[in-house]
Amino acid sequence: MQAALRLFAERGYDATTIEDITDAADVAPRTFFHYFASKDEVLFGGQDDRREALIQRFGEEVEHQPVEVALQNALLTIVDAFEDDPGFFLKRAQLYTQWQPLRSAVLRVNEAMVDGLTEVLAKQLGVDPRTELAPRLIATLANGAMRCAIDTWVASGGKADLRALTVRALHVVEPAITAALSSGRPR
Amino acid sequence: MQAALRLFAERGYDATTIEDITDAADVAPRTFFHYFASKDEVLFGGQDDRREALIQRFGEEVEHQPVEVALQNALLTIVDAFEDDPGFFLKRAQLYTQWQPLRSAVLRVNEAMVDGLTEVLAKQLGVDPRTELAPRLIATLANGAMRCAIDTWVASGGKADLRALTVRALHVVEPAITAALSSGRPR
DNA sequence: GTGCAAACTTGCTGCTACTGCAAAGTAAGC
DNA sequence: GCTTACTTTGCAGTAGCAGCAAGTTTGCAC
Repeated sequence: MQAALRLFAERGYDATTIEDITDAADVAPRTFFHYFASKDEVLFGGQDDRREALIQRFGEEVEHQPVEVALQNALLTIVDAFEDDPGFFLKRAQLYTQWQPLRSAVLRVNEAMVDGLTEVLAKQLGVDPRTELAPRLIATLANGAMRCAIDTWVASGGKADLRALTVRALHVVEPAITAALSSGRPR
Repeated sequence: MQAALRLFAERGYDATTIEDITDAADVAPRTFFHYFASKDEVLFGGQDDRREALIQRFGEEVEHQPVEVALQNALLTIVDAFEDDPGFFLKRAQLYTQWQPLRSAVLRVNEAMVDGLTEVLAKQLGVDPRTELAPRLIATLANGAMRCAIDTWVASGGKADLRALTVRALHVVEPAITAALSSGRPR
């Protein structure tokens, strides 16, 4: 991941071959594909596991707390993780604004997040997520708010207060979530 | 596009080569890439032009109408287009729930839509979309609402009333848009 | 220290997506 | 009938990615 990030930044995504990356990381090209399903996922290693853990925790928390609160906690957990290594996330973000395959990867990761949240919310509300709007709508809104906050933070070059932005965005979205909750909860 | 849709449905995305498609469409393989940038975009031909036209019209309408109204009109235009050939859109949707490359293509198309809306909204609100949350947030919310409606329609096998679903979803989201508008408009 | 099993790493072979370049065909206008 | 612009095509090459099978390392029991 480090090698890929560096090389992409140095010479661009297209100009970097798998072999370049594996040479830099001192492994064989074939090994690459045991850890990353494709070239465009190299910057997102381990995401799946972390997301699953997060979703699971969200599933537990939402049983004891109002939906909005549990949701905010979950999303802030993600955002807070950015502070561990802002440089990495910033550089990655700059890369995926430039090269579409990387952008696609982010979008996929994000969608998986929404799917996870949707499932938990549906279970909690006791409705079928395929026929009812509410769960997916709530998940989409909350996740969208977070993404907007992140985008703005990235645009600021990491100078803005990501956590504050996220809280603000979620605050804006909250009335809609409330509306969805009351419309979606079966009587 | 037709050949691709049929073949993907018959034997799957991976199992269909470009050559299969071009054979079925009676053109040379090389010709394929003059019309579609990649295999995964074959089902989305012409999207770019249509989207640009829509965004432009939205830009004009939003000057004479409340944002929410113009936004709803724009999104309903998209959704209404589905009624021209529901079979095509349904089949395509089923395909992209099954194969990730196609799913990625949808996500990209969708994101381009959000970007377009964001730009127009930022201009209308007179703010910088890179430093202010509001424009992107509003675009994301409205677009998200539409997507949820579409997803639900697809899950119903096209039986549900797509337009009604979209209106409902947008209605749920409206309070958040209003909130964003009042928080985002500079004094 | 030895031996076994599981996990990790690698090489090889092959298919296919995709690109650049340049030629061939084709339709439109004069 | 000729020029011009556009579309279609062929060819040759690069690189992503998968399956298979062999080699290597690691963890653990004895």
